[in-house]
Formats: sequence, C-alpha cells, structure tokens
Amino acid sequence: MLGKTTEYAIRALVYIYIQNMERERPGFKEIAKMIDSPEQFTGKVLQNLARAELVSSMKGRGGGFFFNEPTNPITLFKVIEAIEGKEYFSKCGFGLKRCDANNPCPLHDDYAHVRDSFFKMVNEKTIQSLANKINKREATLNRL
Amino acid sequence: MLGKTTEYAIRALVYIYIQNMERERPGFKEIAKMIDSPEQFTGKVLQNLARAELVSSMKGRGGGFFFNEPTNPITLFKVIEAIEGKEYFSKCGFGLKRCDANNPCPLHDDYAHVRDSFFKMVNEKTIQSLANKINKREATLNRL
DNA sequence: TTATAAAAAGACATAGAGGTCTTTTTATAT
DNA sequence: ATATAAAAAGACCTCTATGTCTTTTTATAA
Ligand code: FES
Ligand code: FES
Repeated sequence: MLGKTTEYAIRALVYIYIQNMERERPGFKEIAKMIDSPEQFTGKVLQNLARAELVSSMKGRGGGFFFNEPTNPITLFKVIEAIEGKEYFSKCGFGLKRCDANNPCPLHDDYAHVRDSFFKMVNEKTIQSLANKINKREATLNRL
Repeated sequence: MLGKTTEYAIRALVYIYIQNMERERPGFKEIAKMIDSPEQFTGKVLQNLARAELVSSMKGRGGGFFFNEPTNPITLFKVIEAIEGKEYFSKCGFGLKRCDANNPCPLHDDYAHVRDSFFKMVNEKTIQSLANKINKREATLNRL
C-alpha cells in the first residue's frame, strides 16, 4: 500500500525514538543498519523528514537524529502526508479523477469504507505507540 | 492503492461487459475513449488481460474485445493478481520482508485487518456486479 | 586551532510504471 | 483476390521511485 520510502521513514523514526529513550542520537548509518534499509537513501529520507520538521538533526561530532522533547505524538498520517502527499486518502479506488459520494463510481461504497479504516488507523497509530510496542517485546522492528 | 494500470484494466473490462450486453465488441480505441485512458496503453493492457485469459479478442474487421459466454464472474482480485502480482495482499504494512502474525511488526494487528477487508472486497466485487451498478444508473463509469 | 565525526547537499545511476509510435498479422467484406 | 479494419507486437520514450557516490558544511573533542 505504502511506498518503500514511507516504510523506511516510519521504521527510522521508530528506531530514533527508541534510541532517544536511551539518551542516544543515532546517525543514519546506524539507523539504516538497524531497520535494514539502504544507507544513503535512508539519509536522504531523514533529510526530508527533518525539513518537514518531523524530526531534528545535529551535524558534527556527537550529532545525529532526535526528537525535541516534549515531542507531540507523531501520527503515521503525518509521515505519510509528508512523503506521499496530501491526496493519498482521498483518491477514487476505481481511478476516477475525484472521489465523489454524490456521483459515485461502482466501487465507492465498499472502497471508501476500506480507505477510511486505513485512514483511521494511521491517525491513531503514532511513532511513539509503535516504539512502545517494540520496547514491550510485543512486536519487532526488523527481520534480519 | 492500486496502480493506474490496474484501474484502466478494471474500467476497461467493465465497459467491455456493458457493451457485450448490447451485442457489441468494442475495440481499444473506443474503450479508451469511454473510460478516459490513454489509447495505446489501454491496448497494451488489454493484450495482457487477453493473454491472462480474462477477456477474449478477435482481430480483423468486426473484431474487438469480448467475454466468452457463459462467463464465470471475474472478481477484481483476479484482475489485480494478473497485473500487480500474487503478493499484493500478503505484504507487511511496516515494510518487513514477510508478514508473520507469530512475530508481528507493531502495525500488524491493525494493518492486517484493513488489508483483509480490502482483500475481502476485491473477492466479492466482480466486473459483472460493477457493470450492473452502472447499468442501473447507481454509479458512473467515468467523469468526463 | 586542528582533526574528526557527523549531517547536508548535489550529481548521478537504475529500475519500473506508464505511455507512444510504427509495423505486422489476421479476419472480414467487397 | 483485394482492400479494409481490427488486434498484436515490438521498439522506443518519459517520468517517478528508488538508490549510490562524492563533496561540502558544521559541531565537537583533543
Ligand atoms: S468515487 Fe470512486 S471511490 Fe469514491
Ligand atoms: S508483520 Fe507487518 S503487517 Fe504483518
């Protein structure tokens, strides 16, 4: 459903948050290793996230990526929006120019339901909630 | 969610089915016009669908695309499978190599639910059922 | 104040999706 | 038989997602 870029972004932010809890500021090479993503490309993705102010970074010795605290919870939607664009959850599933409930495509009723539950989910889940699941060993960050 | 190619494919098949009910065998130029898709590319997509035996075609004067009757209902899943590949509904939403409920990613429970309702939908909806909605004027094929 | 370690930046490369153009094949009507 | 109309095929093209390589900037430690 989501592009690889967005997947890397979410996993990277979760890892950064976990490390921040240990008072660490990981760099992109370490992050890429831990989330199993291409190193340089992960750097680029993090640059974009920093520009979008979803994460902070410091250059130089001892630098790396981190969240300013207190951090407002970052929903997955914010990450998706920043990378895939604002229209991601309003497109017609049948491919029409616009989704319009008043002049629907033949898929509209069912598709809109699925799309909206996806939308609901990414608005409920946050980088922080995913990180907590991993810290409680209820879920895994990677499959190395 | 779905690629443009798949969207064209579904709309094209629906249009062909509607025309077949009127004893017509539309060609790809007519189809592309009616579903508002790029002409030549739509031809290619239909070639692939014909190879996958989701539709039949006849060359030569009076030729075009059609369904052999009696046609088994074609689920949207069959179309998606033919174009996007078999893994479309089994991927991990967090980007891990495999989705595994026994060693889940932190998104698994919620993502799998959304993914499975999408899967259920595309297995219930058929080219025929969408075409019928359009014929009953309950939905539109295009937005010209 | 110099060396070092880190992100930022920019140029480039690759693959796949999406799309166009031209030629070939084939069925039908005349 | 010949002209015509249609899909099939194949060679391209373009754009976007994804990914790599090299250089620059900047903060810190020694
Ligand atoms: S009109 Fe197609 S999904 Fe709403
Ligand atoms: S393990 Fe990630 S969705 Fe199932």
